[in-house]
Amino acid sequence: MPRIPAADRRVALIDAGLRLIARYGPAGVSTRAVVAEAGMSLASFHYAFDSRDAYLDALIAAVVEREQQAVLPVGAPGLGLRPTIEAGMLRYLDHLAADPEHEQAMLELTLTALRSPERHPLAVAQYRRYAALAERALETAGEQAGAAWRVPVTEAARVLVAFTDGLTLTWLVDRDDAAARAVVRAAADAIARMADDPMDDSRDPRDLPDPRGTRAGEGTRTARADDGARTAARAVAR
Amino acid sequence: MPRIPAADRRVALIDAGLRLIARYGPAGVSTRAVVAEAGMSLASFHYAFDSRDAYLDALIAAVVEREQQAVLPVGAPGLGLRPTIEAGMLRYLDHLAADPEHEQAMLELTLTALRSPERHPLAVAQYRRYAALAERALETAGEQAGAAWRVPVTEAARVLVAFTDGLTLTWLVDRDDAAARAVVRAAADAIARMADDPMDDSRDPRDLPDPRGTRAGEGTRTARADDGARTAARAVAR
DNA sequence: GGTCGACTGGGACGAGCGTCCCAGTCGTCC
DNA sequence: GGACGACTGGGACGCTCGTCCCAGTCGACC
Repeated sequence: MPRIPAADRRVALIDAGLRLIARYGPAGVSTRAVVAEAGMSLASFHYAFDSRDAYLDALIAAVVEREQQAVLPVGAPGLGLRPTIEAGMLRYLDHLAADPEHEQAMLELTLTALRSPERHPLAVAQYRRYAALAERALETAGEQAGAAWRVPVTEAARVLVAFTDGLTLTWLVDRDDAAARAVVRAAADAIARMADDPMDDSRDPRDLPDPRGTRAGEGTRTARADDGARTAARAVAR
Repeated sequence: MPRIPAADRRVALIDAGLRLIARYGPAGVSTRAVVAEAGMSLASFHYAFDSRDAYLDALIAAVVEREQQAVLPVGAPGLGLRPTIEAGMLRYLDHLAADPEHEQAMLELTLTALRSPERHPLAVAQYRRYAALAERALETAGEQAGAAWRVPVTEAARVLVAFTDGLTLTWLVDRDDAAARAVVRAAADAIARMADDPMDDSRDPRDLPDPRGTRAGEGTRTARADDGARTAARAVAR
């Protein structure tokens, strides 16, 4: 009923779409569902957007935008490389546990984007962005730990993204926090071993992999290395 | 037109559904699409199955079945633990590259299953099965390498499943074989380090992570450690 | 050879989907 | 204050979906 400029409608509609996609997945984002969630009429939708496809593209762009600003790749000085990476991943795990629907939606978005040829490049670009963010995070983490990478950081970053994806998927299925922490330990271990870390206290690796004391809470004070580097969006089914 | 018993119809319909799901994803599995693919009439569908939901459950069960028999967790004696695991994962990578649509469908199936409360347990159960398969594979691999696990094999198996999931997802997005091999190397490294391997030639881990000579083809002669342990199914959208 | 039941095709239903149209209404600017 | 154009609501279109019905037909068994 109030008179709202189309630009404002657009952001309201995208907001509504984001809520729907987290709640019901990509399939739940129909034009009627969106306008109902936003509390407006169907005509307003097609006044603000040319088509549902155009809307979907805008929605994806919005998600990408959001994820971008959620990422602050800062590390805590004074820590070794491995604990820094581990803390960053544990922080991501906290984020995942706090808003699982969102992360699941991101995965679904990616997968469905891969199905449509015109949206596939979008998924690729987004993952490139994840990798770039992870790369920056690993670089600063390496610097702060005084560690030198023995492989291209690009490679390590790609591995980090992959591990984080796997962590996400398996946790979403079984919600097993302890198991997820084991995955984080192993992942951090593997990635840290791609660099020479002078602070590494465990020259013989056989001693370290199971530090049961590690808990997710630690993450808060350290690197947000990967937060969002796996998060975010790509596309949706037709 | 030929007269076919309902039981045979059922397997034909499920066969058709499997083809469709690989081609178009879960959304493409409509009753009409299935009967068209199977070359029969709509009535036959509802004669063979009470409802689409019942059909979906049968479809999932069939996928599970198939994945089960695709798994032969055998190792190649004489190899160290790390190479054995790596070879197994590379073999999975070959499998993935050979039939990407299938693996993508499995992921989509899992994700959509998580959305419906009555199918969520199915996804959990399936992942438990993956983990059990991975566990058996890691156990035999450990025995053959003469290595002793320092963590519960269950834990290592869970990590293997997670890593394989991440490997799958990232490869599906960018199809970057070299990057995927780097992930495999890191993953195999991390998991092998959960055991004491007498055959491990690299006591200082800093020497080994980037053996550029490693190529996917090697996988054929060794353990199928993980093949199928991440593969397979759970459910579909309503 | 007749009967019974498993199986068949085709058409129809109500609901949801994306999209479009159109007559109205309000704010803005000359 | 009049005109123009941005914006509104409601209804309608053609389509696909899952499901159902029903009259018909074939094969197996007594």
